[in-house]
Amino acid sequence: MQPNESLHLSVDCVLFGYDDDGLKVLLINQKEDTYAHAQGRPMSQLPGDLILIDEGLEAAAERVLFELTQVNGVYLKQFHAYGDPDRVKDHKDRTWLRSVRTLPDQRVITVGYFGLVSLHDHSPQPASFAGGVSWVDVNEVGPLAFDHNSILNGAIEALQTQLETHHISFELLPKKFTLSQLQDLYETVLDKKFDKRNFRKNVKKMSHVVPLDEKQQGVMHKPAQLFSFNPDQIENA
Amino acid sequence: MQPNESLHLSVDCVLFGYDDDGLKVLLINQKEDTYAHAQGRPMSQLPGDLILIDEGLEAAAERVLFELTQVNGVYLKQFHAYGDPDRVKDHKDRTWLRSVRTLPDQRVITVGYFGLVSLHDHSPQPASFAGGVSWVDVNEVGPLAFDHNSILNGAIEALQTQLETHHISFELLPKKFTLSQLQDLYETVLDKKFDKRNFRKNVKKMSHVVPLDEKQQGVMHKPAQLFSFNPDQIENA
DNA sequence: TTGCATAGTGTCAAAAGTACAATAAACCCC
DNA sequence: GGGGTTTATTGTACTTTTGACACTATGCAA
Repeated sequence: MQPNESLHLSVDCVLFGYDDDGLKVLLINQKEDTYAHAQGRPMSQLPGDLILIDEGLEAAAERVLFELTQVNGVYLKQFHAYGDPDRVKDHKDRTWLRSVRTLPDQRVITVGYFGLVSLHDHSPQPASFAGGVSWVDVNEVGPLAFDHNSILNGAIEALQTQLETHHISFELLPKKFTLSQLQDLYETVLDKKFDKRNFRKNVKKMSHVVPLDEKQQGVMHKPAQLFSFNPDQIENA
Repeated sequence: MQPNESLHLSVDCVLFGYDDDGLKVLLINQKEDTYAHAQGRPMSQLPGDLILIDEGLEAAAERVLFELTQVNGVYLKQFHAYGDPDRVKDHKDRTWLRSVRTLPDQRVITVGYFGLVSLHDHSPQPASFAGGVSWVDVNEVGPLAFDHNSILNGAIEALQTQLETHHISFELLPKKFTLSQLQDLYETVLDKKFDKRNFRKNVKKMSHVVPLDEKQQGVMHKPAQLFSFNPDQIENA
């Protein structure tokens, strides 16, 4: 027997979007005339696609995201490969696959990437997306197709680890931000509270967070000082 | 164009072996009549294989290692997928591939796993392996085939991270070990020195390292107390 | 001017980390 | 059996980091 004579490889992207409203994931709603029902409701799934024959893995992930959001240059990080032989063999998933693939029964191994975008500035708004695509709060994601719920969980854990070990918060914030926004980001992503004074003490030690000569405007309370990230000073620790 | 109509998927295994002599990797020497020369010398490579059509990724890694070492149940962890379209297209690598594959020119994506075995007890000795397989000190690995040097580097980093964040040292030590052996392990893998007294202070806080009623024997100096790991107490932190 | 909402700030105690050196036990050799 | 060699074992003082905790400041709106 020839090994893996009919085996497909895809990338799946967990695109995290953040704004003052929380952490969201970009999900695709399977079309009405093609979806299978899970408890009578249409299922969503992560954006993903089979990789092209001469395409790198990260390039494939970039392509998938660009096609959906028209945005380039998003932070992307591979976090895990999923290769359970039965991961696309569930009845509800095959029904959907039959409607979109020429070879719906073939095994698919997928490589998971997570991406980060800020939804603050006038970045990718759902409106500019292809239809059937939406931002869903990470805490309100229902059952997804295939093994996409585990992939999402893997992505969340990878994001948390990455936030604690690398300086990536600027990928999720507007160019100018307040320390409260920064703290909210950490609290949302890591799902725990920080003491305000201790948090600010730590931020002052980060040389890549620099205060601007500018304050928040249009708020009906004491305006906060604005900060920005100095990309030159982001150590790779 | 059909996407990835002829694309192969493999696993590559970085099997780390440890004993008082240092940290080693299991390498395969390409056979004399098939290898390509790099600067006139035969190349080595990581053990790996195409995955079978109904085989999970980790199962494939287990199979590869079992075929080489006859050992089952080794600790295995996936760390990265490598999918550069040109990763097997180097001239020296194609020469070798032509001698062992029916379709040598096809693109291969590979998923990297690292594994851990102790070489202390009478575990997998090179002698019990298939010919052409050997343990090489991680600091003395020369140029490998394909992108296997980067895969090895990725594995080393993943191992270091894992050792600092999870309790995996027992996978690399004999069942009964001294605190000096434990410290040597940390120093070897993390490539830095620890203070003996401080190191032991920390170990005493680890509830899964338990002292035995037994001492080292056959050494010509003060015998050290032996310890073992209590698997029940290994927290997943 | 008062009320409301959020910004901003310091101190103390506990815990963790770091630097550092003398004694103890077993073996070998003479 | 005594001296030499080798590694094991142990504690203390100092520094740094972490964690808990509450009040004043500023801008806007009513």
